[in-house]
Amino acid sequence: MQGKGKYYITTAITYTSGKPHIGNCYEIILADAIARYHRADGYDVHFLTGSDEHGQKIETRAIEEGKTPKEFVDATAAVIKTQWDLMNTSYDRFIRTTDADHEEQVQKIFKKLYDQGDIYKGSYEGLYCTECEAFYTPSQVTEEHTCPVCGNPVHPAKEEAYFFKMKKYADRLIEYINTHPEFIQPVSRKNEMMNNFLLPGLQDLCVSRTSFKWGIPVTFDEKHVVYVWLDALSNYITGIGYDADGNPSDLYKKNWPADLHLIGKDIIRFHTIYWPIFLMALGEPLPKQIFGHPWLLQGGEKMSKSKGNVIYADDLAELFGVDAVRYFVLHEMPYENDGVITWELMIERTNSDLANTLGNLVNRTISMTNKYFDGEVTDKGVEESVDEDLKAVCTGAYPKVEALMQKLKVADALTEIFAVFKRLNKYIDETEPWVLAKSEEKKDRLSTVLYNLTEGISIGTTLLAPFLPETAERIMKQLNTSLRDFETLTTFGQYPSGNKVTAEPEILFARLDKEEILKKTQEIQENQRKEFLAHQETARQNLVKAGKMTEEEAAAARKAELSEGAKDAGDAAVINIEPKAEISFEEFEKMQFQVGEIVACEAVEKSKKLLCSQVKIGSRTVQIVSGIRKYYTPEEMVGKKVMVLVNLKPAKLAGVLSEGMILCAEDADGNYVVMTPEKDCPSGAEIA
RNA sequence: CGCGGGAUGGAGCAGUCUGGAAGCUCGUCGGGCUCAUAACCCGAAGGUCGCAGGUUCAAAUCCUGCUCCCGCAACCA
Repeated sequence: MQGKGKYYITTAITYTSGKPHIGNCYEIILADAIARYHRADGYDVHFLTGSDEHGQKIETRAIEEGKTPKEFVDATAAVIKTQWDLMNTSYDRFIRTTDADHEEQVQKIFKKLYDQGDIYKGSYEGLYCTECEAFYTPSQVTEEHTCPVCGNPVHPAKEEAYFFKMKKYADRLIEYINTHPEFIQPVSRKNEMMNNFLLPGLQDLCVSRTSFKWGIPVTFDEKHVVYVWLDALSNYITGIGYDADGNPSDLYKKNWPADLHLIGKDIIRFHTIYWPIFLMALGEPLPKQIFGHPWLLQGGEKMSKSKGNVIYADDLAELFGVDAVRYFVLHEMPYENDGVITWELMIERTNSDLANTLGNLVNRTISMTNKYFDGEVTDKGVEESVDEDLKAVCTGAYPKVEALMQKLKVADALTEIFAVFKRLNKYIDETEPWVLAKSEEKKDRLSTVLYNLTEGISIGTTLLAPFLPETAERIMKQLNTSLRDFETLTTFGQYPSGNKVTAEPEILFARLDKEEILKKTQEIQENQRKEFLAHQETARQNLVKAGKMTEEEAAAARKAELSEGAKDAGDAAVINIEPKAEISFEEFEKMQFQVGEIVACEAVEKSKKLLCSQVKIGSRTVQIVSGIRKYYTPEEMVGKKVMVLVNLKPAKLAGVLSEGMILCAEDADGNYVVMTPEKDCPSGAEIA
């Protein structure tokens, strides 16, 4: 095949914090399909993927597991790699940011940028959250000076750190993006980056940390480690042999700049702003294209372990087969919007497209060939007018698929390939081979029809191979032939006439029983939740042991988890919650409850959840804010008699003063119901 | 007015940039066929393209206002 040049594709490297779910696997499968397609299309492909293994979170997760960071990332990287391999992905290297060659180059890169003045030493001043080990700007923290992420108090702090001069390169980058419209895909993301980050002005980026140890040390200042992005992004060049001293490998010389960085839409900013700027500083050319793909969501929501709704690639593969999983994620994912995966959709797709359209087509074609010609496929040249359209569809497929793949419209390309298989099914009905078989003089026509079918399947299967490699191989084996060069696909009739197909066709994709599968998935999800709870418990114990968490915090976390579980139980008739410690009567007596009457109520403007009520308690009126907007309208609230905890310390919620608490019951779904007296009671009556 | 995404026949989506007869897949119903994995082929029903205005000869598409949903953020006292 004629060489079309090199094609260097990368995925983002996966953070080694845990087992990747199907949404994470989507990226590597997509990259693999694109890589395999280009290989088959005559490109010399290099495909890089890997794992991102440094940072604070890894340190913490390692403690939870009772391991050292290195032991932890070794184990997790192995899990990730296993998933990638299970999905039959054809990467050339799996780079780990703990690999010696990567670490060495990152250190050199850091030094180089420092020596040439792009990195300078400064100090990071801001409000620091000890819990998150992160700085926040004054506008990010809440009015009570608590962390926007975890809610713990933040305090002013100063940390010595190295910074990268982003501003220096901003204008060049803006210019580059404007003159290279294909650089950021989908295009809508380009405007987002320009308007939100580049045009308002870039901040210098902090590129080192002293607050944790698990990272690549800065060679000339050992208490610093290289922080996240400079470390992680560099993998794209270190993974193919970049050398900061100017002696790169041949692999690097051949492959850089990358043709495509395939990443999730959440990290577009780092890839389209920081990464290009780092490269400019290093004097290296910029990657040709960055594609921020959408997310795969489970039934419209994000997957989370605590909900037990995480779908893993290995579970899917076990139930459906690897290629069915590949087919689903590749076909179901739109170009720009998020895709949806549910077990039901997965079953539907597998049955209708893979079993019915494709599997059955191959099966019926081979069966007829065996039945009528003892497996021999011969083109007797007896053409009829219906053949023309069939051939046009088959030979027209490659150009269409090619055009779509150039634009990375993988799902559409797959649809185009399946249009071929659908056309072939229709051809069988048009030609009615079983009718032809009844008369001896139609025998040659019948032979030609079956030849055309076999040829058509061969063409479609060749195009399908990058997406479903294993299936393509199985089909070709049954047809007793091999995959073609893409270039030959515009010519009909390459299948060797007189060749024999297999005598015993095997089912490619069995039809699945929905009930049966759903029963199995339920078990999977139940186990998942159980495992999660058990794991969390161990994690908490390890954290307490390591002094990173107090017993009280652990207990609180445990309780939160269980109530979350109750929500998921949904239709449970009773609710059990974790019992609190016993209190004395004196303690109880400290709390003062009274009946209050809501005299006025309005929504808190700045909030989506809060209602602000004026509550008349005896002869005084207090203002109470409650998070019940979702369950009650302000109008409904007015006139209600409610139970109020009156001596609670006042606090501000969303900037509004709240001087007590209206008591509510929470049902299994997390809905609130206000508690009201069973018989009418005067406002101010004490409750005891 | 926190940021972002979305609303198109029962389900999942395309079409919106660059206005010009409302499309795809699945499901449902009817028919055909029997080589095949109860499959395949044909046909039909089903949508005021979230709502209300506006621009235009013409709006799913452009403009204005509004409603609802979903992420993130967040205050659920």
